[in-house]
Amino acid sequence: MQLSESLQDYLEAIFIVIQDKPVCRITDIQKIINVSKPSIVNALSILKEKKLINQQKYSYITLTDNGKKEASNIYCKHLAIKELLINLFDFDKKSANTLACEIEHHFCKKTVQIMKTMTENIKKHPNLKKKLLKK
Amino acid sequence: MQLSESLQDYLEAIFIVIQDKPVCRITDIQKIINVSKPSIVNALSILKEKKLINQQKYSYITLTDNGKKEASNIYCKHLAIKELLINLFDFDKKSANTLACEIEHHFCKKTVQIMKTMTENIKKHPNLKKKLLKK
DNA sequence: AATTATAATTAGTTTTAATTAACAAAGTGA
DNA sequence: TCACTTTGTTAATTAAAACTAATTATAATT
Repeated sequence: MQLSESLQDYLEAIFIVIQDKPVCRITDIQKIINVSKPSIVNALSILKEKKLINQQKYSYITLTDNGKKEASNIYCKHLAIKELLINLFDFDKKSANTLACEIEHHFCKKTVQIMKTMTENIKKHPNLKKKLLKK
Repeated sequence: MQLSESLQDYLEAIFIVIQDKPVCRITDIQKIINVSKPSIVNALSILKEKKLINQQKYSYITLTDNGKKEASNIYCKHLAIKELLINLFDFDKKSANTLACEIEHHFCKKTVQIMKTMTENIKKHPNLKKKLLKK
């Protein structure tokens, strides 16, 4: 699908909003991505072109099936990275979120899967973390 | 100093070239960062403004003291990330390099230090890696 | 229903980082 | 030393992603 990083961010934001409620508005996106409304409108028009979202003028935004699939992939990566940052690197939630956003686009599925495994094992066996970080 | 990601990349490239030989030329940078020469010339003019490099027209590029310091910081991050990708995530050298380039700008010193420690411990105690990645 | 407030859009601009084409300087070999 | 190759520079464009200001549509309130 080859979306730019910023378009991936917009799609991910919509996905996050829609987890809680059925539809999404531009103001919802603005609360997540801190940019001006025209920037969002512009991004949405591209996502619409790519058939990842549905939106009629001045109205709600929803994800197409394709859009859901793409967004979910992106968000899964995000979560895996965030979890590792929290559980291994002792990031607080907010910083973990920020950094995950910044780097998530660059990781392949395989690497993300390894991160998930690592997080699980660290949670299961707390000694592992101690040994890893021992100086 | 607040350099953009791309300017950091240029500075880092110069640093890498200068590890092997006393000066750097635009063609050397081009071998590392795959862009056109005018792009490099333009980046250099900004780095010059910021007093991070010295360059007289049609001639060599060297790093100022400040430039060396900045570049070395960036490159240290790069190395730490690359090493972890190789030793824990089983990346080959080239892929590790590519990914490190993409994400290095986003990591703080502290996190990078943790990565270094992790890499050392994994090298010392191979069992650690097995336990971390066990499914 | 009219007014006001909120939300979305359009138009035009800026910044960053890249490009190609054309040109200029430096280096090299006969 | 002159021609040729390599290297570096300039100028003019392009594209992505942001912005502000002004406008329009929708929703809410009295």
